[in-house]
Parts: sequence; C-alpha cells; structure tokens
Amino acid sequence: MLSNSSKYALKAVLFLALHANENNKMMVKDISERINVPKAYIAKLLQELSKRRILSSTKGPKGGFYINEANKNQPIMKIIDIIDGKKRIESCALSLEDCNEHIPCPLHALINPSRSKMIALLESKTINDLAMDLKLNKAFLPV
Amino acid sequence: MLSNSSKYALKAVLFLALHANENNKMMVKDISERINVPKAYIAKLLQELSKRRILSSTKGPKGGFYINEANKNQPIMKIIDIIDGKKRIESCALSLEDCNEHIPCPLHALINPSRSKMIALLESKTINDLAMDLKLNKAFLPV
DNA sequence: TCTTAAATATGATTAATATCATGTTTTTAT
DNA sequence: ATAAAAACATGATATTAATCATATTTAAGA
Repeated sequence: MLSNSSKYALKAVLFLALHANENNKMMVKDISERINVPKAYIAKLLQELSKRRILSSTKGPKGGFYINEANKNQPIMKIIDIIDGKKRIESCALSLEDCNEHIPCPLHALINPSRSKMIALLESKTINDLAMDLKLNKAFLPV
Repeated sequence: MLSNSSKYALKAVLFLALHANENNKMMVKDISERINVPKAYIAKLLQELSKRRILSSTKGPKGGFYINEANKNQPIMKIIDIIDGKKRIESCALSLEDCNEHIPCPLHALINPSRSKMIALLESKTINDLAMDLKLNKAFLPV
C-alpha cells in the first residue's frame, strides 16, 4: 500500500513532531538512528519534504530539521501524497483505468468501502493527532 | 496492495472461470489477448497456478487451461497468496515487525479495521462469487 | 574571515519486479 | 510412428524502487 519511502517519511515526520522544534532542530544523523532508517535514504526524503515545505530546515551548524505548528496540522495523507503520489493509494485494485462505482472491477465491491474509509481517515487525521497518540502511549514506534 | 502479477493472475482466473471448462480449455494466447496481459508473462503465472493445483491444464493439441468446479470455490485470497504471499497484504502498514493490537504502530488504529475487513472479504469471497458478479453484469473486466 | 557543521543537489549502485524468450516435454491426430 | 500443438521449465533482460555516495552550498561561531 505505502512505499518504503512513505513509511520512512512518516516515521521521520512523527519523530520530528515529537522531538524537534525551531529551537531544537534535528540532524539527519540523529533522525536516521532513532527511526532506524539508513542515513542517506532518509536524508533524501527529508530534503524532499523540506523542499515541499511540509518540514522546515536550516543548513550549517545548529542546523537540522523540524516541523512547525502549522504543518503539524497537515493530514497524514499530505506526506503520502508528496512521496508516493495519491494515485498509488487511490487507484483501482486491479489497475483498471476506468474502474468506478458505475463500472466496477470485480474487486471493487470487496475492496472499495474499506479503502475509502482508510483514505478518509488518512485525510482527516493530522500529523499532530498521531504524534499525540505516541506521546500518550496509545501507539508505538519501536526502532 | 496487490502486485501486478496478482492482478494479472486474478484476471486470468476469473476469465477462465467464466469461459473455460474441461471440454473447452483455453490457450495462453487467447487468455492473454482477452485479458490484455503479455503472453509470456501470463503464461508464467498460469503455469505457477497450475503447478499449485488451483488451475488445471493439459499439454498438446486441444490442450490449455481451465478451472474445475471445486477450485471455483477457492477464496480469492488463495490466488493472492500463491502469487504474492499473504505477508505482503497482511503486514503492518509501517512494516514494523512486531506491530499488533497491543503494540500498535501509529497507523494501526487508522488502517487496521479497514484492512481486516478487506482481508476477511478476500478470504470469504470465492472465485465463483466474483465470476457470477461478472456474469450478471454487477462487475466488469474491460480489456 | 576562516573553519566547521549542517542541509542540498545530483547521480551511482543495488535489489526487486516485471517482462520477454526459448528449448523441452507431452498429447493428439494423422 | 510422426508431425504439430500445446504447456512446462528455465533463464535472460528491462524497468522501477530502494539504497548509497559525494561534491556543493549555506550558516554559525571562533
């Protein structure tokens, strides 16, 4: 469903939401170690998220990444969209180009209700929502 | 969610369920054309499904593939399992090894109810169920 | 202003999927 | 028996996703 890249990106973003802020930026190296994703790999993803303004960053000493309060209110789907594109998660289960409610593929009725629900949740739940779950030990992100 | 291979396999199996039987076997060439999947590719998948006894086949003139009545009652998930393995569809949304109800990953609560539902349906709906939907024009498989 | 520490840009490599190709075996019909 | 028609087995190639590497740019602090 999600690419590795999206999974990694999500982990990094949630980690930043919990542990970084403008006065306490996080370096790639530390993020990488704490979320257990190869440094060079997560670096590239962080750079992309930063370029797309969902994360903030500064170069040089004391530099690093963080996510500002406004962006914490972005939906989870935003990250997935930036990294994977919405198409990946939304396209027909059998990859039929013009599958829809009126011309459903054989899997449509089985899959779509569940998937629509899932997508709606990814679009309504924010980064902050999930970060809060982590903070309150309602969810876990083991390394 | 599903690999291309699983999607192709499913299309082929449903096509056979509708259009082939022991007295009217279907050749790779015809299957390939009717479901719009490259011949050499679908051939390999059909051979695998045949080896795993979910499809039947005979060699030589008048040979080809079909699916017997018993196998039409196999769940959709069987095909997916043979081609992709169950793990692919069942593993944690963030690929955390030990994500479960007690130690849920941050996406678990969002994703799992929907996904469990989906998996349950793939395990309960049979090949024949979906073939009937096609027959009754409740679903479509455009090429 | 120089050094150092960080992100950034870019591209190379590796691994996994997807796709293609072909010689071998089996079966049917002549 | 033999020829032809089909699946079968095996492996090669191509494409995409995942991972790694590094030179460049920017900012901080001495």
